[in-house]
Amino acid sequence: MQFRVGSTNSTTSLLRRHQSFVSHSTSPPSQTSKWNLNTRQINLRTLLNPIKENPNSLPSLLSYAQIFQLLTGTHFYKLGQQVHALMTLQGLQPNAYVAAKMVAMYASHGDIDSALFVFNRIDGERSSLLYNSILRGCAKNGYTEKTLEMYYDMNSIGLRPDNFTFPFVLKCCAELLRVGVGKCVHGQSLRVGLECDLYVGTSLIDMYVKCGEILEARKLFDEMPMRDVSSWNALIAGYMKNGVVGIAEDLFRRMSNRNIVSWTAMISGYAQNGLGDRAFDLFEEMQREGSEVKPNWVTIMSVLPACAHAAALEQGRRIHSYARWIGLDSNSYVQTALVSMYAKCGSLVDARSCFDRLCVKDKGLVAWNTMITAYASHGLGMEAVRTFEEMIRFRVQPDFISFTGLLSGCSHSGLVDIGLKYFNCMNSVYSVEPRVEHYACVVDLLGRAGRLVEAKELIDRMPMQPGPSIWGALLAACRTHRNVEIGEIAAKQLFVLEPENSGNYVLLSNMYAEVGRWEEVDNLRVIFKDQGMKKNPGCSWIEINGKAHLFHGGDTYHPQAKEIYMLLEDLPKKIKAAGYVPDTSFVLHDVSEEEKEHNLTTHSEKLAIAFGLLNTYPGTVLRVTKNLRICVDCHTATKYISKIYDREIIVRDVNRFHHFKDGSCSCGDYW
DNA sequence: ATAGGGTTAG
Repeated sequence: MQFRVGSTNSTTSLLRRHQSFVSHSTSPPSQTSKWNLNTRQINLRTLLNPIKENPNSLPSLLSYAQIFQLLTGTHFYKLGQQVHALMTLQGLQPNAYVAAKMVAMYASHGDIDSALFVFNRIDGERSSLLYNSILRGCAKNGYTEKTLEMYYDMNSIGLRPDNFTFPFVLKCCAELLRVGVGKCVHGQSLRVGLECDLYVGTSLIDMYVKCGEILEARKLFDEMPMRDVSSWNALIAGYMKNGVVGIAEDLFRRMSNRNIVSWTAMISGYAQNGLGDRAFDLFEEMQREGSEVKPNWVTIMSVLPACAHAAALEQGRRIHSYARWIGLDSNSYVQTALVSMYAKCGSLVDARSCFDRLCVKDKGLVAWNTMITAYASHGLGMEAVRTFEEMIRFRVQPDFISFTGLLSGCSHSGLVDIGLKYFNCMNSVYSVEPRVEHYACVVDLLGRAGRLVEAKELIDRMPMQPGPSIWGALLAACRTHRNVEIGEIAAKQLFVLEPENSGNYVLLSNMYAEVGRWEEVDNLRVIFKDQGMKKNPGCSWIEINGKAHLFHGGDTYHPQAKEIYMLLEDLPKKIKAAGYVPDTSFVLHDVSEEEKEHNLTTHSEKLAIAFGLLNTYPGTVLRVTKNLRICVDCHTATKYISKIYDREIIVRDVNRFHHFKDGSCSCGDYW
């Protein structure tokens, strides 16, 4: 697993924003009225009481239909079953109209089997209404293939699809990424003259957008005789999903009525495209806009990843308290997003407490996966395993993400045997087919443990093509265990698979340099230059009082540069007195030892830590984030710093968290 | 009864 870090530019600008944007001066919104539910219950009682009082009474089919309609979406599933049973006892066969209501009732409880049972044995002809009802049920409950099957069925018996039919079917085409089917359905909607319908048109835009055909969606949008907010929103989200941020922005600025969905589409689009700073800006702007638009749980859930990405813990806390203020923090999706945010911002304690606040029924697959991954990324492999087992006990079916979390957790903690055990039985016991990413985890697992030959053998007998993640894991392991021979094999594959990735050249070059093969180092340097590649610049940032401070390796223009460098120059003496020898094997070029040592003292993570030491009170925890993997030397130095200055230092690198305390690191030097 | 924004992993 990796923390995705965008381009340095976007990271830099992202970090400029750390001001409070949440105003707590407004009062929380009032609770939604319960009136609706009460009238529903009263109506239900007037229908049911006559039956209860006189068991011989024979209610009409119409009143049965009304009962089922009132029961749809309520908690009275059992009652619905009883009424159904009563109907059967009275020898009443539901007609298409009653069946449609029954199907809706069962489907609203996720009971598709019963819905299909009713659907398949009705009295008389089926209606479009009945088909729409079953389509809705199947589509809403993830039975996508079944939905399409039903749609074919409906056409084959000559029933005319209407404005309600198409949205359900198109949603499934989008989910299955079946543009071919979608185009066919598009044709049918034209044939029945529904191209002007707002719902059908918007569903078509959405379908094309999700299948990646943004031009087709645009064409449709431009040709629509009538559009509303939803059509605009669908297109905006479409451009965002396809990474075309500029056009999305343009549309957003041009549209006349924006609603909360429009704002959320923009905010989440920014966050997903690695533009967290703009996500925050817009979130603020939306609040300034006044009472017209109120953020809802989707909005909150969409800003949180931007905090996670920037490791902006204080920002995240502010959004959390804002969510609490407007009464959205109890939403299970928001809570799950909070777990992830806190974990990625380095606070495992807060992550866990949010997780614990979720009640049992709200602890869904995603929440469990998030917690497992959180432990894994903080190097608590055994906790990840325990959480996974707990999830199984709660009868939550794991998916491929559960296993990437579990396996990477084992890998980072050196739990080789446990990891292999899970990998070997994930299909047979848990019915999860291993994917490339799982193989990558196991290559990593074996590789970190120094079992490089076994790792290579695993790659050779993989059932799928090994991709960059596989060879990358092997190369990194070869670097750690100084195996040039296998490292070359991995690197050569990577040069073909991802020629633009400079990191691979740097890694191999370092390996050659270490064993003194300078000729090969020179060769690589030539290739490196010829292809115009640049070393991915390392940068680190530290959050102090909710404000982020960014450093690049060798920065000298910082206002406090002088003090920072003084502290760092002083450091080797202090550390050497404690028996520390700098590890210079991670420097790319062949330079003299002193120069190497100098380069190392100015690595960005050291600058950030020094800055933190200078600008916080003794005892404050330092939280540093780095866009690359932390190097061995900085890792060692940080251990000493934590001891000499008596500080807890938490470093998040691309792969995981390191908690430094009292001279040692939570990773046990195993990463 | 119908459309548009969506948390985990990469």
